[in-house]
Amino acid sequence: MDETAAAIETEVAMLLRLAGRPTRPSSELAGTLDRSAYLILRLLLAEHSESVNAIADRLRLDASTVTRQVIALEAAGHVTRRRCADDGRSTIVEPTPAGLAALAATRAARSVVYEDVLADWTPADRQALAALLARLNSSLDDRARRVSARSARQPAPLGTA
Amino acid sequence: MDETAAAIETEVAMLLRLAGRPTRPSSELAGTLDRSAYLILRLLLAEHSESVNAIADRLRLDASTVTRQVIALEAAGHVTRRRCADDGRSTIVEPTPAGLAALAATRAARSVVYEDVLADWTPADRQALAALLARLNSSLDDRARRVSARSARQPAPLGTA
DNA sequence: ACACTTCACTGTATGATACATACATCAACG
DNA sequence: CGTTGATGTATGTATCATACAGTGAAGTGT
Repeated sequence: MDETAAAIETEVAMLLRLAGRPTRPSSELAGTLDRSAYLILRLLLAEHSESVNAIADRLRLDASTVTRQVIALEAAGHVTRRRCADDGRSTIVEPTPAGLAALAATRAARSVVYEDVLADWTPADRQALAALLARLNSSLDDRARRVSARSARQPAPLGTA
Repeated sequence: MDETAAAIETEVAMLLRLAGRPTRPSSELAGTLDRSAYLILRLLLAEHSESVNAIADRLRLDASTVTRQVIALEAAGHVTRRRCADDGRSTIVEPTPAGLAALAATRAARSVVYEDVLADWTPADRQALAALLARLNSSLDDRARRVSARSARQPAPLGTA
């Protein structure tokens, strides 16, 4: 047993608690995008347009979850949805200017919060944290991919209790 | 605007996504405690017994949330609740042996996951991450305390738009 | 053409959480 | 003591985030 891994687990659980509910009505983030909408629009900003499935894969979400979130985003005027011409099954999701504006506003509001939280951190510590968190996310993503690959189809590749 | 603070915000949002839903029925953590139950029992392990309010304060949760979670924990046999003798308003929550056993099992299961996630990390990097996460949590907690103190009662202390 | 796969969507369920409100109980004051 | 206000818990209601199971439509390979 690695003590440190356990400690990290503890800290992540607590972080989930402390960082997790910032989009409450009364909060300073009221009126900004939800985390899920935020992440989806972020992705769309980078990729311009994606199918529901592609988004689900990138964010490690179930496609049904993405479907609903994308429908909500469309209702809010933040994205458009259309049938893909090449493949009539796919739905192509694209951000609207209003969506990108909402994303920018949300990003700014959230950055302000984190500036405040990190006010007494040195630049070096901030950078170290940013780098380690990025790596942790990458490790978590790798593992999620490994796990879902294992459990998909296949009658368990010869020894997967 | 500090780029790094924004980057940390981004990584935390993604971390919430990736680390947030591990207690799903199909997951390897099926059958273990939910995150909220986990955090409450953890606290009770350290403190032996606490009132609902004390728990809420420690975890930065609304008391109503803790009430419900504690009721659920009681139903599961993980804690006992009783009226406080000194103060008839308070409910004292205490872990049961079964609750502590469930905590230990959950802790072990979660540690295994994190050992796997962090498999190719050096001890130094793990320690750095653990330390920085602890500090981040502390900073988030401080801020949450500041913010809630500000918004509690008081007609805004002379300049709090 | 037929079976198979892939994609999105809908139905349903769970967890985590807050806010507003109600109710009980304590503490303090006259 | 009895009223008044504070405090602590509980309940009603609402929201977000999410998954799993099932359905139907649209592509694919033989």
